[in-house]
Amino acid sequence: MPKRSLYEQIRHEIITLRIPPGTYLDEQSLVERFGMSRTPIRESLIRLSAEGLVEIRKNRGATVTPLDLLTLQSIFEAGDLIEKAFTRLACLRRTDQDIEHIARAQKQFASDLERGDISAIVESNSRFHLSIAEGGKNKYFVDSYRRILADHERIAQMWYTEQINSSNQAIIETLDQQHKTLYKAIADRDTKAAEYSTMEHSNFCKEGVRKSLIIGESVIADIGLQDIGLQG
Amino acid sequence: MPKRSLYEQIRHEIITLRIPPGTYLDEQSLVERFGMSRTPIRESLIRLSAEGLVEIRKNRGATVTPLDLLTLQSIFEAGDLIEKAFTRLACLRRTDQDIEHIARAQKQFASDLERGDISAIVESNSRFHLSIAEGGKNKYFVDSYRRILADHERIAQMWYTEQINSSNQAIIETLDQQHKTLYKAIADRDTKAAEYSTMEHSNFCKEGVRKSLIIGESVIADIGLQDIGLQG
DNA sequence: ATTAAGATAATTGTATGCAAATAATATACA
DNA sequence: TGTATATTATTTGCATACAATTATCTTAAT
Repeated sequence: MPKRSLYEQIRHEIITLRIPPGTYLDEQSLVERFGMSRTPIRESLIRLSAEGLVEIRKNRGATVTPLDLLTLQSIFEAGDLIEKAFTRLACLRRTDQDIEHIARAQKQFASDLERGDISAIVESNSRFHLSIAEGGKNKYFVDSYRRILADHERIAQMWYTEQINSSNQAIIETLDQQHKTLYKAIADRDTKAAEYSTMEHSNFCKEGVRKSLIIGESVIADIGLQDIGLQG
Repeated sequence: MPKRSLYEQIRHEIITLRIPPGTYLDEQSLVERFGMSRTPIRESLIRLSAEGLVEIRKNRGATVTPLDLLTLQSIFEAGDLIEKAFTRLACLRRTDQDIEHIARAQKQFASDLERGDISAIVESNSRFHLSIAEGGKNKYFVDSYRRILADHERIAQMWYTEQINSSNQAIIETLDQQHKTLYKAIADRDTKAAEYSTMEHSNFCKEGVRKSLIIGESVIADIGLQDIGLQG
């Protein structure tokens, strides 16, 4: 497989929560950790900052962007709207090649679910949804969604960890089924079905996360508790 | 006024089209032009690349992102949806401080229109709409809109140049009036009125740009003609 | 003992030099 | 003359040294 760039390496560590939200990132430590000089480290941090995964304050270093419950609400709020938009566009504009890409991502997701490799699942899930966004042929929706996914992936990392650890096979299969249904609707250019399918998928995920927040403790603990309610 | 960072300087040159779309940016030239060494130049280019204003290809340098008609269509398509979303949220969630910010931006816009300083108009127009987005309290909508504005500003730069040059006072006053109406609706938390107002504003701008594309030549020439129609 | 100011250390911002990759040019061969 | 290859030059990527800023520690005064 292709060698991962320094940017991708650091990003991976953040997404997989090996570098937790809120961590202060001083350049020297990153130099020692990743074995590269400060220049490429700084350049990576700038990219990550533009992506929203780290926050840079002038002359005061960088920290991994914290996750709070307002972030969570915002992710679903913006995600719902933008997904609905590009899903509709994908039905209208997707090429055969787009369908190829979506199909491949869908299969990868299924196989990663099978293997139970959480960071792989998170990655292929993102790729699946992004490949649909790309089918919509509007770069602003793609970029916006990429921005949302950056934060979403960290939440997903926590959530999938819970599901896999508790061997929650029903949920796993539901997710796979929903992806299949969505894929088929877009392949058929069935706008109504696709929109309904994304909404169903999104609601299922929202409900799952909400349950985790209420029942479990890991997610809420890692996110950092704030007294902000999730909207219905 | 506060000294502008190198990033802001380069960004300004791109927005104002002093560095035209498609321009190849080699680091050495930028060093000579801005009087700083390659390191901060490179870091600025990376930020601009993440923002979508320049495109970096590994080992092959950077170019200012071109503008084509598909970009124009995408801007309006995504912009309409996201504006509608955050305008609605702003009505629900804006604080008194948000209203302050919006009011200040609106006044700045009016005064810049009066002065006829195009790059100032473009900047204060962006600030006005962004301050509304911030009232919506969803960082993804803010970031998404910022991304759209980055490209929109270059279009706006061309369009305002035409309007100012042709002394099109009617259009100028309409824009100012629409901003005022929108501001008032948000201050009153009148969701319906605000949504209608953004839609009207957006349609007016769309129509204006479309006319420029048909009648004038400057915009279409600078953008780079492609045979893609604007949707109604 | 607490606080303020100064000195010292640590960290980020910038400049420059070297290595690697790409582009341009020259030369050899068909 | 056209093409392929080798060589040179240019440009980007990375490493390191220095400057400027911020943080920490020491010390003195109240």
